[in-house]
Amino acid sequence: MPLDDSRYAGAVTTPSPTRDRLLDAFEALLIEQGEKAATLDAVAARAGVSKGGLLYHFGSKDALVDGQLARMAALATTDVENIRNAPAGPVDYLIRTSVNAGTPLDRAIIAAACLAQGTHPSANEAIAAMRAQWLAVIEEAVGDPDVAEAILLVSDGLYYNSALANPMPAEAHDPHSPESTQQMDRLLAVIAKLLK
Amino acid sequence: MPLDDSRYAGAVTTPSPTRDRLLDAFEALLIEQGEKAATLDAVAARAGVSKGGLLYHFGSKDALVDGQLARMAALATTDVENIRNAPAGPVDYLIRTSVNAGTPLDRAIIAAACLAQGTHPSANEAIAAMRAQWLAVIEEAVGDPDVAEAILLVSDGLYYNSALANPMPAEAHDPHSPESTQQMDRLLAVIAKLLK
DNA sequence: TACACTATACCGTCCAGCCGGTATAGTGAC
DNA sequence: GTCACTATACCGGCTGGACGGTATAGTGTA
Repeated sequence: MPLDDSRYAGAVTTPSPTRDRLLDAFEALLIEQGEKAATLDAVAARAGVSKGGLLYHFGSKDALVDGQLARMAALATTDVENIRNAPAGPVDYLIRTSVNAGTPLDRAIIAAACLAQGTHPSANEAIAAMRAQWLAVIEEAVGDPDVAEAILLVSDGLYYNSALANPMPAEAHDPHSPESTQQMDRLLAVIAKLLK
Repeated sequence: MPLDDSRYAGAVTTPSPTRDRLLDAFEALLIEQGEKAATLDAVAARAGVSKGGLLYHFGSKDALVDGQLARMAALATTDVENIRNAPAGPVDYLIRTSVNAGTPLDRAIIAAACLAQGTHPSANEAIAAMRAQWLAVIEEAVGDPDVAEAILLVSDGLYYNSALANPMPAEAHDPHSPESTQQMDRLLAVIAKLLK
């Protein structure tokens, strides 16, 4: 008997490792080869699972999409806390983590952006909800809502640029490289002009 | 005998109206329903042409993509001149036209962004080339390359947000509405802080 | 015995690309 | 001027493959 999807609707029960492997494979295919390549067969193969095994965990492709978005939302919630409590300040943290370092959240967001273009409405909503959380934190930190919006737009620009201009498999441009760090420092210096 | 594509490689000869209608239909489907929905049948139907007619003008789906990107590049080249000679200044023009007003270039860019996610490498290159032109003009206008980059990132953020968060058919948020204009004015006021 | 799968086969649908045909407009020969 | 021929601009049907989803029989572990 297939799993009841509602079992995983929240983060209540312990998810199986296979389930997470399937979501990882789904995201990897979305990121590396686009939505069209992320077929059920391909996802199952990449996760080292049979197609039947995939459909055991996710009864349909829509369920797989929902699972991906739910996992992203969970990761985003903890990320917002990281932003709020960042030692160097929320703005510094937000901008520095906008450049796709290959973290699970980064991958989840880029994958969701792929789904959003496929006009999957729930993907759009999930992304919009995440952005709203970010905006709230930044606004809380900088005071001025217009400045907060501008900073978030820079963050968006960084994200979509690294997502689109980068169909490469791995860390082709490592965010910890000296060039990237210097570039980031200069960008943050420019942004600092906005804060009073 | 099918058309030789090289005939249209430049803007030398007069392109047929059907050819442009096909590209319009292709872009519309990409924007409104995503890459997956932009099938040859759907494009042909939307353009009011048979599938055979489409394949007469574009010998393959790749040729259709190439045609779309080539038209975008042509539009972008004239846009760069508009930016350079804008009465209110390049920065003002760039930011105000980053919000998807439904111009042919706007539509072309959003359609190309859809193609880029499908990991069509030529789409990535075409977008990168366009961005490089923009960056050059803005850098020329503001002097500081870091400030130019930050401004372009805001522009990118605006673009991708309006592209992704907006799978709506038409001008659901008209850029000439009072709210949009006010929001844009406030954003430009924030950006003005970066310029000296 | 139940759970978490594997492996295989199959169905209906959709899609890219191909092919034969058609209608029309134009060109050169006589 | 008209006949033979060519080029352009399509139409619409077909095929082979892929995809989502279903079904079923079987396996190993706890």
